[in-house]
Amino acid sequence: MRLNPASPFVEAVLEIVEAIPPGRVMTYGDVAATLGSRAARVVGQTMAQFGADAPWWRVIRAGGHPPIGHEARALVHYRAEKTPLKPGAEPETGYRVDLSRARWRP
DNA sequence: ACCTTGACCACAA
DNA sequence: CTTGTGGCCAAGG
Repeated sequence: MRLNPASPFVEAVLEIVEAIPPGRVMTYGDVAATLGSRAARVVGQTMAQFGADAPWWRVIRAGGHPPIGHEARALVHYRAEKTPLKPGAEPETGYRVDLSRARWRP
């Protein structure tokens, strides 16, 4: 589906994402909740379509997993800005962000 | 109005 | 770890 780029929801999502500090993250659900919504999926759709110019890697899933299909590119950023990752294997086995330390709330 | 499609979420088995 | 279920919400057919 295609979201309306001028939609206030889309505008608000991008505004919140751009306010996330380096080394910190929010979940899709967190972003929705900040807007008083539970539309985590719509946040995902928003990032997929309009997130290219935003720090999209700072928005992850509730389990600490980076966005599907962008794991490798996200890892580059996490290492660069020292985002806390879950101890253990980070390579092919998959990695996770340590939400307990990296989660950011506005 | 109903159905389907998602960078989703929570919880159970 | 994997499925399955039910919930969420915008957009399009």
